[in-house]
Amino acid sequence: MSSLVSKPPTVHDVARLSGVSTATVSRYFGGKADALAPKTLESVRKAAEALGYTPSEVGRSLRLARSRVVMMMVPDATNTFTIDVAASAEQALKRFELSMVLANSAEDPDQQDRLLMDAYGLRARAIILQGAIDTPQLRSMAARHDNIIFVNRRPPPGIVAPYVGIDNYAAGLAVGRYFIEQGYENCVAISGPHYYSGSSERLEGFLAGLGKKKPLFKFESQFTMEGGYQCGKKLLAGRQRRYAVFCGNDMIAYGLHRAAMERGLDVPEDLIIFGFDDNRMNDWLAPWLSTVQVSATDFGPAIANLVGSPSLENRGASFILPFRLKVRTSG
Amino acid sequence: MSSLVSKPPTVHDVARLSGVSTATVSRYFGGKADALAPKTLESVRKAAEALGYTPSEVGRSLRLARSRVVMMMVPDATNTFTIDVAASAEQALKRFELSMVLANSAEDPDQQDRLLMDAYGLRARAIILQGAIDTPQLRSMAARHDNIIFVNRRPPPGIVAPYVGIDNYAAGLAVGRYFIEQGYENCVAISGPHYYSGSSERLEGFLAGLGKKKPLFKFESQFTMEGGYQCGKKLLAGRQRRYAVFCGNDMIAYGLHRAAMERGLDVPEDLIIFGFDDNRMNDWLAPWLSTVQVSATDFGPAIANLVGSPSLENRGASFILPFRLKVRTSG
DNA sequence: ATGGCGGATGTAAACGTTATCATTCAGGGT
DNA sequence: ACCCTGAATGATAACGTTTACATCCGCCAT
Repeated sequence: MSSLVSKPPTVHDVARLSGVSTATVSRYFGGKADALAPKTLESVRKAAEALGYTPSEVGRSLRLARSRVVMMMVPDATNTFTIDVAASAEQALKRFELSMVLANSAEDPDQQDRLLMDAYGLRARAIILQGAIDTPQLRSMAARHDNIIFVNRRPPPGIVAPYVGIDNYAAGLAVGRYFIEQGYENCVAISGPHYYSGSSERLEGFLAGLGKKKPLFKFESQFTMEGGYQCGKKLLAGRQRRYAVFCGNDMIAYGLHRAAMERGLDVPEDLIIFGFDDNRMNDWLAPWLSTVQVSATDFGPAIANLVGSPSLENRGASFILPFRLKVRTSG
Repeated sequence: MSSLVSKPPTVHDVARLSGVSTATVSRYFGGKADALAPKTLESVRKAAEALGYTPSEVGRSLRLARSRVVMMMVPDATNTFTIDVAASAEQALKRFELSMVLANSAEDPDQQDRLLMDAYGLRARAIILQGAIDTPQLRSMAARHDNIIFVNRRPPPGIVAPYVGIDNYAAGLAVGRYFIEQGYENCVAISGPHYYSGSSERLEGFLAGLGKKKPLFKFESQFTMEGGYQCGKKLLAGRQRRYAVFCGNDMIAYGLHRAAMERGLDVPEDLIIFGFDDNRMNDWLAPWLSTVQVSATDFGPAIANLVGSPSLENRGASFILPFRLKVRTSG
């Protein structure tokens, strides 16, 4: 039960051992080392090394009234893309000596609110929300906290905060036009949940891209494989034609694909599937999936800049990342 | 540049507004609320609500000399399985009111050491290492810190610390026996890196399971899709037989599969592939992959228990999780 | 009436750090 | 000898919490 190890050394221990004051030790570790006399510097270094001292981030945070942790909330930890975005952010934040706490809201409003409170309790330097859900808690948080960053899903109307993501409408539009260009008949859309701004933008863009050619069916699904699977089963149950399906994201596309496999259909001979995000696994496990490619690694630097050097003019700014259509031909 | 929002309220603010002392406010939030008179309790509640007060985790950590963050290190953030284990741990730690910081060592010793220092700086309550690499830093850390937990890769000899994972030898053995049972000829092993204890145990178990029937080839690969792909290309280059391949993990299996696809081979008609871990995606994207199924969700509770209520007798204990062979027949 | 007891609350000292201010000291110009 | 300057360092007061200890008060047994 009792700890087997001694308490970590503090500035005081180092100060005592090296015969200087705590202020000097603090200067050594606080990046003001060049203001120290060479021999003091050396003695502090030796003492710290001997004791295995590293400054306590806790004491430091308290004194400086700002912590070094950033909270990243993902709406779905089972979606590789959101994880890749998180990983990219973590990487980029390292340059600012910030660490990232990853939390999973699982698309649950209550869970999100609980995590927001946690982040506030931790006095997080910033809160990054992939796929935020509009709740009162979120709004009161946004009012009190000036460093909430919305990723992939725009801030709900009324909240001003920076946004990082792609232009979903433009991407949907590009897919719609591509369908027309390829001469696809029997177009179908399986979009994500309508309350997710990105979903509706993607869908509207797609419809606009199709122009006069209206889609045969429009489904709405959760952004999950299971959701895509269910829609797929419905769609393919009485299948008579070769559908061309635009899916709200890759997870939905995987689900649709499974439904197609179970009916013995071939892609793209019997069914055309278009996804969104381009999950990392696609090249390996879904070489049949054409998709809107968004580079997860682009997010990190954009997010980290916003966190690391916040500025007034970025308060309500949007950072629009590039996308491109990635067409995969073979299966 | 300057913050647009006011500083968060503190115990003092709440105390002043509700006309009690800071101690009483602290008692209210510290779980000792039942020792308060009903009317005091109510007035504190109202004041806190009005100010939107939540205790600072930083102040609390400093005072209590223990933080509530746990650091989880993964060797490969692109491996869904490791992420699932992390997600499971995060979920389970929540019961102890602990939050998890996710960090990616990317199998890089220096990166790992840097992250270990970070964790120490944060005075992390525990450090959870999926796939630890044996470095001097790790050893000095283990000596000083009594709450390092090894997951999936055992503590290097000389370090006593708890281990959570499966019995890799037994799992390899089971696969070997299964190969024999099925009458597979032309057995091949593509194992993970030998310096990873789990790899060699899996391989040795597999060889033991095969018994007298020696494998045709043994490859060693990184635990990545790319690694599996390269081995696959070599293996299949001069292919004359129907190989039965045991892969060190699913990532390797995916890579091998891609190599097979590129040569136009069918699984399992032309090539038998057996993986390890059973990534969540398999049911959807790799229905051709038989594998050793390890339930990622089993890890969380085991890990959280170790962190939440550490005990002396667990110091060097092993927590062995179950596995089973998951045979998928169709493609 | 006195003493004791226990419940409710206040006081104040830590926890480890850093910024501000004060101090010391060496050296150079008069 | 004197003062001034600047460089190096020390003393100290915060930052927001929790907790051991002290205090206060009402009540009951003597």
